[in-house]
Amino acid sequence: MSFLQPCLLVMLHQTKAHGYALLNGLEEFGFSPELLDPSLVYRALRDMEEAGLVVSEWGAVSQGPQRRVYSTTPAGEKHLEEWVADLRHTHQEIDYLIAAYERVGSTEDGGGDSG
Amino acid sequence: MSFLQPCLLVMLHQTKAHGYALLNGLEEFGFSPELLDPSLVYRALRDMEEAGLVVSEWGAVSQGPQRRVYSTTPAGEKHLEEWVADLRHTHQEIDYLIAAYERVGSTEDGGGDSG
DNA sequence: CACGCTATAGACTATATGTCAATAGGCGGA
DNA sequence: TCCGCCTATTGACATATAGTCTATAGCGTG
Repeated sequence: MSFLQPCLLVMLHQTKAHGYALLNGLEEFGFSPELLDPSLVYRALRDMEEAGLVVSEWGAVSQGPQRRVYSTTPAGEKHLEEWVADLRHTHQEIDYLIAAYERVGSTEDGGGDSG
Repeated sequence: MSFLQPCLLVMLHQTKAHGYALLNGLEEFGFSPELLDPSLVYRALRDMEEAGLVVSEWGAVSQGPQRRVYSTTPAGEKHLEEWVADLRHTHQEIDYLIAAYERVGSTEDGGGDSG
């Protein structure tokens, strides 16, 4: 899991948007837009729609091709809440893992970087 | 990714051990021993051995079936260092995601724990 | 009208995870 | 002795998640 779905859902939690806009927004979350294939984003959105977390509608045409505009559902908001709780848990597990890595017990290897 | 490999590698970073012992040790890292299938652990160890991160040897028999005892290689230690750095990064991304979730801008939803 | 940008979708492949069964030695109890 | 349980490890199979590549389509530019 690379946080793609939760990131998208958080963005949609803030405001409704279409896939291409979300694609650009993902840069803020640590995804490099050059490495991130657009189809991953679109698929993630479709998967979330299938799961009932978001709904979509065709946006009013302005110029260029039509946009599918997504927004969260109540179920999606609920799910996001749990997702965030889960991520807090993951956050703690990472803390524990890093602490365990640095703990390493012994007198050996006096170093221990502080950075 | 559910941190299985990095957790095992951190444990082996602390001390050499065989699979079954590591299996029990994983509880500390947030894995519930009732839900965690042992074969996942053994497979993770084999995968890491194939990748050159750990090596194994048959432990001296004491009682019961033979134990395959794992320990880290220099390459494994190097890899773990990078893994930890990566997890620090993930740690920050989770921070960002949670912050973005709570930010949500508006006057709406007064709550928001100050966690 | 060919080309590139915005915008979305689908097929196919690869990797990661999860589930289930097999093997095997030693120990306690019927 | 034989059965069932615990320790200990392995392998086959199925499912889930993620990555790559290609197709489609409207619109503006040269």
